[in-house]
Amino acid sequence: MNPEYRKPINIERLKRFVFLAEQEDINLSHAAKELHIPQPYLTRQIQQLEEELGVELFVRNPRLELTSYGKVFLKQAQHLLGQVEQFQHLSQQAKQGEIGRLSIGINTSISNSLLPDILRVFRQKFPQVDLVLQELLCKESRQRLQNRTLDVDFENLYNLQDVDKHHVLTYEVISKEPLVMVLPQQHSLANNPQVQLADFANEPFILPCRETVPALHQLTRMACIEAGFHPNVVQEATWMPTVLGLVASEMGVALLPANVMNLQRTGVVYREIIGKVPMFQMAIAWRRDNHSKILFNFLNVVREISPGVY
Amino acid sequence: MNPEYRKPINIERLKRFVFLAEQEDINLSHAAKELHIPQPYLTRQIQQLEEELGVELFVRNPRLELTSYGKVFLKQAQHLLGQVEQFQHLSQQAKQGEIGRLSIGINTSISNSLLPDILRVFRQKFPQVDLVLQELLCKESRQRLQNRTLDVDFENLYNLQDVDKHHVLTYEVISKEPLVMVLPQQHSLANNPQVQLADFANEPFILPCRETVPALHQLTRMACIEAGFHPNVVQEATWMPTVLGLVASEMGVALLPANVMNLQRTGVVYREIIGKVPMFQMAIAWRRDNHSKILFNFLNVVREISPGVY
DNA sequence: TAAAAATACTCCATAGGTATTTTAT
DNA sequence: ATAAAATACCTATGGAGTATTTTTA
Repeated sequence: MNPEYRKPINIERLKRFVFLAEQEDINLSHAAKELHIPQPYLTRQIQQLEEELGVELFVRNPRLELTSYGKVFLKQAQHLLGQVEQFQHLSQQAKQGEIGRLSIGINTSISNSLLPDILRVFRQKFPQVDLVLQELLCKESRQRLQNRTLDVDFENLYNLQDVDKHHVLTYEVISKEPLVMVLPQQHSLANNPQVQLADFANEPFILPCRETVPALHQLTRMACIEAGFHPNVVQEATWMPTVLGLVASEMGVALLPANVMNLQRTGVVYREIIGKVPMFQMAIAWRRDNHSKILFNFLNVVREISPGVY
Repeated sequence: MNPEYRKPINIERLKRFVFLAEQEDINLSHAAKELHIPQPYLTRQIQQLEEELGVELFVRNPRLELTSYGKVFLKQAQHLLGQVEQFQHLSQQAKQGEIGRLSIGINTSISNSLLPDILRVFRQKFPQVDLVLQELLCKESRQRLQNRTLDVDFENLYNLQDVDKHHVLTYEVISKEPLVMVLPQQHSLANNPQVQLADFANEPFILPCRETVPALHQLTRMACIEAGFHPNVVQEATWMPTVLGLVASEMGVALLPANVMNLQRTGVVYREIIGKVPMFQMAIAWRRDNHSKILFNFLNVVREISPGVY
């Protein structure tokens, strides 16, 4: 053991002292009974406390009475025990996932669809948990889940295949939504309430950026191919407002997840696609070995909010 | 032991956890070495902590890394340990008599002589000690020392005989001062710088009250008797200003302790007594069984301030 | 293979308990 | 005589230590 060793304070003994000293008529035997310990033991605990302090806490007549030092010490001890109580309470809260922090990786799609509801519900249930939102690109988020600087990440998935190769991360699909056609208001097909993808085989396309939103990029491409053509890509863009702006300027048409309809832009209309509708999947990912109660609670809120995925 | 028993928190273990968790690169073996405890022991302490909490504080790869809960818990633990430190520090201070309260019984004489200096010096040395001054009559003060509602009392003593019968109180003479003659300015003997007590054998006397200041009353009486006469008492009074007022109105003359000379009153003069000068004793009294460090410090200040008594 | 952490087992100080004596009312 | 506190002595839990094995880079 450490040579410059100093006896650690014994909280239990302190509690007993406080319990005893708080009585109006200090009676060691009664107090011992109430504390469910034998009287001689309480006697010794008090003696030990006095020994360690090097000061008498009580005068003996032989009935006990607090010394003036004892009174001061009592006050301080009461305060400390209050702190201990609070500590234990907070630890308990933290254990229940009610206190702490959660780092969440987000992207355009989720912040335009489910995220507001998720945040609102979670914040209401766990007001003492800090939610740290990080607007990340797809690649970054994977890394940051790996090195644990991110607790949970919303990701657009093209498919669930190769994502889980090391079995470190868990993925869960939380929503599927159809793609919709994004057209300039002046477009010849804008008058139809519904359109077919094949009708746009020769139109210029604005595609989600391959680098930054690969899942959406690939989904769009594959949808066109399944409809029988390769899209004529005139521009790539990452953020929805950018895409909408380009469409409004009649540079081309675009395919975007239905949640884009939450965003109205002058000069741009959305049209439902009939026939084989490509579905856009949103998933949530986290480390399999992260057993944080906060994460657990967050996942439950996400499941509660997300439309059932059958 | 108590059936609804709950394990007390172990402060030492908490300290070790905090020490370990505060390292930038958490290394249990290194930490154990620095804490002067064997590595397996530290391992177990952490495990026990986790067990009691029912939550994992670290992830094992097998290298240790704080979980998000661990981080929250660390913060709380740091705070609590700070409180513990402060508690121990305050206890130490209180033990040294630097924090607390002292009840002091005072009387007219002491507050007119040594008390201001005593209070000033003590307050300077021990600014965190509350001094509670109580203006008490002689009888009250004895009782309050007995029932411990007073820590220390300044008393006028006529002699040291019968005061200590139960060996409960300790008395210590802190000053002796001569009585001086208090005369109206118009008095025929007021022109002499010094007077003899016997010259006032037929004068009307104003005496300290027998009930409230018995020691001074008796001292005055005995002084006169030793000078060869019984004083002609026309009035008794307790407070010095009262006595001075009566003298100024030429109701009579008085004998008062020399400290009265700190008090100037128009129409009143003080004259040194030659020959056998009656000496007025001031003592300080406290319970023999009061080992309060604060009291000890106060007594030392009093001794430091009081003129040597040979 | 080396370094970190965990496991298995010791030992012993002290927390916790029982019977009895001392002290003051 | 009674009740409170102290003393003496006992047991057993958990704090503290040693030797060894397991795990991962």
